[in-house]
Amino acid sequence: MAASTAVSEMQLADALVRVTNLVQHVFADVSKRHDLTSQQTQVLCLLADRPVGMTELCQLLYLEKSSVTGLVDRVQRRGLVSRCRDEQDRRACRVELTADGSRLAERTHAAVAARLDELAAELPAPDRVLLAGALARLLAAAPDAG
Amino acid sequence: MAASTAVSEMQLADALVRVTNLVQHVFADVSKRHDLTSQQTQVLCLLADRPVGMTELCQLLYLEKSSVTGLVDRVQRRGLVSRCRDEQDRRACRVELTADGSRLAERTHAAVAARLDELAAELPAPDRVLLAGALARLLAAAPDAG
DNA sequence: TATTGTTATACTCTATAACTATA
DNA sequence: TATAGTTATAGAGTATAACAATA
Repeated sequence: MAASTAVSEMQLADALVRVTNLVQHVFADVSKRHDLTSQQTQVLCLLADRPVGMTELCQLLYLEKSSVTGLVDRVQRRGLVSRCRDEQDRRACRVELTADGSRLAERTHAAVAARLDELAAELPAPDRVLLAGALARLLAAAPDAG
Repeated sequence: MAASTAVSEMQLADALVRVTNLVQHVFADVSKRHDLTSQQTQVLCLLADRPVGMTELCQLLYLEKSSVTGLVDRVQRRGLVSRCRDEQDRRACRVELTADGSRLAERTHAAVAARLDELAAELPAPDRVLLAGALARLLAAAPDAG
């Protein structure tokens, strides 16, 4: 209850940072339970929608080319993604999930969502709606947020 | 505007994950501009309040002892923190900011807060109040969130 | 015996610079 | 020449296991 009072006096920026730490740890825990690193889970979840080229992957992850090469190498070595040569531009390649990778992407995404929903369930329903709405507007206002 | 519509249809869990990515990148950018890694900035900011022992630092960072030893080694090597033997329990030590470390901690914290406030400024004031309140209640509900 | 912290080791993550191959 | 991606190298971050010193 003392904690609750302290939290309620926080500035928005500090609250955002603390929520970020919370979500990061949820993400890390779920990843670990699925024998993945947070970065690997993020790659799998990014590829869940559709195959993505290395350059676009760099932009989505805010990483240098060589960092993404290594990241994709490691998940590929584990049989979770495959590289396909792009027939239109033969310099490029598309990275896509394998069946195993797709299964893991779904499971980890569901586990993260479940844990966050569990935490959010502590809030009254109207608060959840307000929170989701405000976050959505914040994301819409931020450049390059998705 | 299409992005805004898409964002507004998101689930709360997905919105939380996306805001987390946004804040992480803000944190990483600010760290880089101050020639620090995100982890080093986090250590400095944790120590801003008061000196902390290694074991407590492990709990705050959700890391193993040896990981924290290395992290503290690197910021100590840069003259940003110092280790002091605890006189009550001579196995333990307190890690505390140096004058340089304290200055950097203040600057990075201010820079992160400024950037997040700048993003939040895109929201109408009532939204900001609602968001801060809802995040505070979410943090209060989460175990070990602070 | 239990706890605090470090050391040894191995792997992942990341960036910079140099490179290959295609456009 | 410019772009897509890889390789080489180096340093930071992390975990596990074994260890030292103190409680």
